[in-house]
Order: sequence, then C-alpha cells, then structure tokens
Amino acid sequence: MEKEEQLKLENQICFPIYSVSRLITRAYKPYLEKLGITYPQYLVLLVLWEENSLSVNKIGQKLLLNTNTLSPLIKRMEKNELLTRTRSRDDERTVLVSLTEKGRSLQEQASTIPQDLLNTLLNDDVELSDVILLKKTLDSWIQILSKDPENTINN
Amino acid sequence: MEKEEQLKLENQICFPIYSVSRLITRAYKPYLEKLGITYPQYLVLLVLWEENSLSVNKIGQKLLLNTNTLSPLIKRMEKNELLTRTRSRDDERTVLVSLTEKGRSLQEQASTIPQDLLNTLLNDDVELSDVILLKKTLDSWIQILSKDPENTINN
DNA sequence: TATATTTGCATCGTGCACGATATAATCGTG
DNA sequence: CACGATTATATCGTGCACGATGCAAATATA
Repeated sequence: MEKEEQLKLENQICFPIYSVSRLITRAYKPYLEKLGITYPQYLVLLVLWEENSLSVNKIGQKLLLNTNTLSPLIKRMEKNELLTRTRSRDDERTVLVSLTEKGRSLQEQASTIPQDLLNTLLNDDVELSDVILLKKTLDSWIQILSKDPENTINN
Repeated sequence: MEKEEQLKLENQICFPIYSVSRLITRAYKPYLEKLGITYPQYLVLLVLWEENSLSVNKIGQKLLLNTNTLSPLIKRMEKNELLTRTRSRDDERTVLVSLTEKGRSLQEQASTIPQDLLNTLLNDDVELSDVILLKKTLDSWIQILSKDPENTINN
C-alpha cells in the first residue's frame, strides 16, 4: 500500500478501535445510568465484585489505569456510597478500597448487561467465533502495548 | 456461561477494546508529539488531508464526533495554525474548516506512522489476516452501534 | 542507624467526550 | 409571506485519561 493510501481514514485500524470503544461506552450508558454509574466506575465494580477489597494500586493494575485517574474516580464512587476507602494498617501508604452493601447489591442488577450487549453486537456478519478471535487479538495487543517501556503503567 | 461468570473482567469483550483504544492512543503519542498534535487532532487532519476543506458537520460525520467535541478541538487546532475556520457564504450557519500550509505539510511527516504502528501490533500471535478480520468486525459494529436510535450522532 | 531510593497515593493542568442547552440561519408549510 | 421546525455550530458542566509533580511511608543501602 502506498504511504498516502495508509493515511486514508478508511484504511486505519486504530480509528475503528477508537470509535467502537466510544460507541460501546455509549451503548452501556442506558444500562449503567439505571445503576447510577459510569463505564469506568462499572469496571472498578467488576474488579471489586471479584475480590471485595483491593488497594488502589491493584485495581489500577487490573484495569491498566494509573492512580491519577483512579483516585478521583474512586472518591466519586465513595461519595455515592458504592465503596469505602481506608488506610491499610500494615502499610500506611496503601488505601484499601472495599465494597459497601450498596456497591455489592448492584452486581445482581448488572448481571444481565454483558449478555445484552453481546446480543447487540452479534448479527449476520459477526458471530461468536469472530468475537472470540477478536478478543484473542486484543489481548495480545494489550500484552505488547502495556509492556512497551514507553507506555508502561507505573505500578 | 453463568451470569456471574459473565461479570468477570477476563470474560469481558468491551474491556479489552477500551484498554487497547487507550493503549494505542498512548503508542501514537511519541509520534504525534513531534508534530505537536494529539490523537483526535490527528484524526481531523486525516480527514482534511483527503478533502482539504470541510464543514465541522462533515468532519463530525466521518469521525462520529459531535460538534460539542469538535468545536473546541478545531479551535485549538486553529490556534496552532493547522487550519482556518470561515463561515460559508452560501449558508451562514456552516463553518468551513480548511488546511493551512502548515497543516498540509504535516502529511509528509505523518506518512510513516501507520506502518510503524502496524509493525508494533504484528507479532507471532497476530498476523495481518487477523488484523483485517478484526477491522471487518469493528466496522460492522460501527454500523450497528452508530445506527442505534439510542446512540445516534445527531447530524 | 542515618540517608537515599522507592512506593502508593493524591493533586494539578490540559484535552478530550458528551448530554443539555442556546442561538442564529435556513427551510417547510400553511 | 409568516412562523414554527430544523439545522449548524457553540457553550457549559461533568467525568474521565494522563503527564508532571508532590508528599509521606516504607525500604534499601551505606
């Protein structure tokens, strides 16, 4: 492909990823609004539903987000009584984030969202096997891109 | 799959898309910093390199972005002398966005970026055919998600 | 055991995204 | 032609992302 051809929007691979990411966040919105949360807040809940209590750092490692993004986000969630923040006794630097009863209770209400979204994304052109392959490619890219020394999350 | 299983982070399809989108923007950063632009600004330039002069509306249609995002973004680019904004004579509501010489000159410098990025993304696990398939899936999702009446860009 | 380094978190500034709203120009319809 | 609806753009407020920086606690090292 000519260099100039590669600069055409339709030939970009990164642009569709960027667009789909935004469109998916938008598709989640009506579901998450009922729970009073945003998409990044939903991701934090996904992690906490699995572990119940984690440091800010650990959450960041799992979501590939730095504390400068997570700190304010988690404080907003604390204000909405979805979780609590407590300094660890073992290590006073560490803030332990724990689910409140309210935060835990959202799991039940959220349980059907992934399948609903998946159903939206499956159609005549895209079947489940395509999605599985796509996830495999993306997971590989996460490995590559999050390991790049230029692009490492500092944790 | 159990409902609860579907709420595990590792089983999410949307999370890797969200993460890869951010990681790719980050991977672009060192290249784009040399040109003094951000990734969304790069996208606007991609469109203008193809057409040279377009309304804010048309740019938004191509990038799936609304004017509430584009207006300030384009103004920042105007301030950096990458483009000019002029009211259309035919329709005073329309703002025509046109490349400056400086904006046009960046095309040459940017011409190798897509290939550089692609090379980063290809490895033993991911070959070009996977990328082509991935793009096909994403393009189909863009169709679905941007047509959803709940999620339509208002243009 | 002092002191240098690292680690965990927070704050600040900038730039997106985007819903809600505003405003002016244009269009459609009676 | 009047006037209500639509269209193009802009503004505002909120919430991410993220680089840069700060600070205190913990750790490593001389």
